[in-house]
Amino acid sequence: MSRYNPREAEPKWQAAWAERDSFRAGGPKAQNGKPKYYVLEMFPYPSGRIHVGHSRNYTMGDVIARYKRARGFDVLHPMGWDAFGLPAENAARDRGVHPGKWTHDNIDAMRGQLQRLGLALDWSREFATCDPSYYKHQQAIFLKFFEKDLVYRKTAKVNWDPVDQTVLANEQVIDGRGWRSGALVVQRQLDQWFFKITAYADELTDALDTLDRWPEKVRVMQANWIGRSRGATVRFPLTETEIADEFGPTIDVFTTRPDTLFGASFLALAPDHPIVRKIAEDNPEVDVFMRECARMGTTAEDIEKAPKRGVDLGITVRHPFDPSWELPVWSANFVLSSYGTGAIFGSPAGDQRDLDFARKYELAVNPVVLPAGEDAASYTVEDEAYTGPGTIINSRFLDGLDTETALQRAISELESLKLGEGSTSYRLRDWLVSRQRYWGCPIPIIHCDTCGVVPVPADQLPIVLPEDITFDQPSNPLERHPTWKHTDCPSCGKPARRETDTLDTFVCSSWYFLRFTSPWSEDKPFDAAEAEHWLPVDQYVGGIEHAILHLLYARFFTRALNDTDLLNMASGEPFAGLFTQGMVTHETFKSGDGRWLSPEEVERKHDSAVEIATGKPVTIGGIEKMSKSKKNVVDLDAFVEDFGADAARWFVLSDSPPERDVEYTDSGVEGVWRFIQRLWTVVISLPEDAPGPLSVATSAEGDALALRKTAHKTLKGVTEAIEGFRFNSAVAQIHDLVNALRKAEGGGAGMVEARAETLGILARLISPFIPHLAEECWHRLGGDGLVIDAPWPEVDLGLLVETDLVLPVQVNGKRRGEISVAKDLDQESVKQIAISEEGVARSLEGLTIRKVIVVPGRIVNIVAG
RNA sequence: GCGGGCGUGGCGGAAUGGUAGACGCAACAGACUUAAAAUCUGUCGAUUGAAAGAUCGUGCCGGUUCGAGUCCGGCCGCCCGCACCA
Repeated sequence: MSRYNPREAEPKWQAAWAERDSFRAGGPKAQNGKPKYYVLEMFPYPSGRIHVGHSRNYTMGDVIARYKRARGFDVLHPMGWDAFGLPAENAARDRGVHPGKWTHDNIDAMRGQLQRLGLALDWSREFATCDPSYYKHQQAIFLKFFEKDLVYRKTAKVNWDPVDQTVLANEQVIDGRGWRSGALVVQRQLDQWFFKITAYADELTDALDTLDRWPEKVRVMQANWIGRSRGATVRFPLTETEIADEFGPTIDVFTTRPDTLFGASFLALAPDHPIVRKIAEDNPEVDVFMRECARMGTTAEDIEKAPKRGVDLGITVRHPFDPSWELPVWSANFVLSSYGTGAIFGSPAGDQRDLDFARKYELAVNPVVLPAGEDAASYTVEDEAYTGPGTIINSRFLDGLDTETALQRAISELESLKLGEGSTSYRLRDWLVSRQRYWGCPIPIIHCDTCGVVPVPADQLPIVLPEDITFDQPSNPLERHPTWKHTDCPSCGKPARRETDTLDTFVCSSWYFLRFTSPWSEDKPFDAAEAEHWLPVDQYVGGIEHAILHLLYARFFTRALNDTDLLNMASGEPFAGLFTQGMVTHETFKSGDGRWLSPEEVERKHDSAVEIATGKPVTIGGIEKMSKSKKNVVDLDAFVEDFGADAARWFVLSDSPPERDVEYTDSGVEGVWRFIQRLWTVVISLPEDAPGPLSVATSAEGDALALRKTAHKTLKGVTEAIEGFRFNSAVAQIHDLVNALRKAEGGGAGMVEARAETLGILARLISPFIPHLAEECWHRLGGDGLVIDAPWPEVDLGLLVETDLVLPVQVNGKRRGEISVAKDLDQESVKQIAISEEGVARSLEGLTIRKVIVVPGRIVNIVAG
């Protein structure tokens, strides 16, 4: 019996699809009468080669794309390259190859790999973000944002990555370390470009509720990251005229609990607050404190270990509700300059930090919130602050109110006194987009000594990166380039300097999905009509690691673009459906001297392993995400050469639910290989003269009818599994159907016809998953054209209605037997049959039947005692 | 500390409140073979039993229900995110 040979079949079918241009989307205006469906996987950074781990993401998107295509949608499923970034510069430094060449070589290699995976992609829309034809438009978008005040330049304390030699956005600092380099980030005061993402903080938070096809987890993470808090700004008048003259008459604080204002016993300012710096000039104690805090680590551990500390600044403020009540002003190490106003009022009874601080420095602790069930006369706060709701006490005009009412009352009082108002604070900061690197999109700005910051006129775009650069020094090559930055001011014509910072590569990925809708557009970043037709992306597939970074930036970008004349999208949300897939993991191996070893370098035995080259024992490490750094990757081309693209696709979808990790094992791959061969065997064992794959075996009975029922049940189940992103369940059901076919190879009335119909359904069911084998089967079964052009099979609902039922029978909730009854049999008869069933009757011996529950078509439960 | 998720065979995992363990992997036994690989057939939660069967079993304790892996309450454990955010 001949075996299926993917090495021959796969290129053949890939060529057939390419020849027919099968996966080209719509066309301008998409006047083909079909509904649109935009499916997109997060586009790759061209780092070198694709491994089996990467392929899972693309395979899942491809299943959806092929399935939707079969269901009659006009599917847009494009691919491109997130091609700017630091690894290209590192390669240039280490190997002397130009970043552009390195990037394009990688793209060529990876494109070939994706094509050999048989993805249903519209390659006519491919682009790389490092192409001037792409970043030209990004520069134009930057200028649009500049016009709209959505981009600005300011001097700020920013995160500096000393290894990558560039600044990073807040989102790109994880536990105090750079997201790429892992280096401890240091704070530096620098002049940088920012996108005004905070202008959309409310919208970005509110709209999360509309994203009902996003994972709850991602929505929660974004909401936390934006960190909206509603409360009040309170202005405390300064008693010190000298400070007031310089910094204004009041110290402003943000609070979520204005209802506890009568519990205030001090104010605390961040150690780097301007007033603290001023006082430090003449107060050595404050100066020392300020410097010590500046040296404090910023990692999670450092912060956790650091005890509350502070210093009395020797100035006072007046309580807003009582001008005769003066509060001392301190500086405290737990107050952050980056949040709110960098100042707080301490209300120790209602905040654990304030309480710890007050106890340490012997400041007053006045309870103002009485928890339910406590007595006002005896209630005290010792070492644990009470932060919950209750009744207000010791608070003059707020006494007796509940906390919520008191909060509103306090705000209106502040407003009438003009010493505060209701306000909202956010954790989110503006997006720092400058990078001191070469391989990125140049910022289209010119600095002129006379005119200041001048945007490059739109007709002078693109500002193209120079080719002749060197990487022999760590700093920005654009800054060092002898001529590139020198130009004339577009405004006054005098000599001026170009901006030498480039844009964060996350800017490139914030609008690429728009560019895919009309990559041919030359005068505009994208054709608005095309973008508005295709957007939002119906199904986006990518890694959870972008839960905040890319997914928040892209949501900001579509909104900001909507506020320019470039786009007018209905919702502002770029991605209607999001799926975050799990990783492919693999065992790791380490040699005795600590080198990571790839699976090919290791001979694996039962529970030990040796290095092939040296024969020395190898330490088997943990099961981890496939990554180049740990060398536990399986190269996609090698895999495809051995087992075929279909096997890779089937493997990454099998076993584990798509959102969870799946472990790569050799035995799992062997199982996939066996399945593919078994499937082929049931196809070729159908007689050559059997009916075609679109035939319907209406006359089937007995085993043949049973096979048809299984086929249609599987069809329904697999369809629902695809719709519900449960690919592992679809795989299991297809296994079942193949098993049923293997057992149905005997003859019998109508069996050949039933097998032909079932195989026709099977070929179409497997088409989204293992498309090459599906084509081969379709061809062998005598189907016309290609299986990808065949319609998705229709479920024959008549076959799913059982006429005879097997019902389990329980006695007191325990299964004691089963009965076979006609579907329409009345309940009374079902009861009688159930009671007299042998095993049931045995369990009922000596018991009195109290109740019989018949759930039609489901179960019978007899209650007896 | 706060927020989210998850605990089911040797392993990955299935189960609209209705026969727990589908499907796959591993393991074991057998067939084929000179032999091995490949392939095929069968067994495969625990205890007990010759067998039929019985009892127990979805992290632990309780509750709701005729019936709970699933719903509710309380614990325990693991994973992820955020973390002095006023």
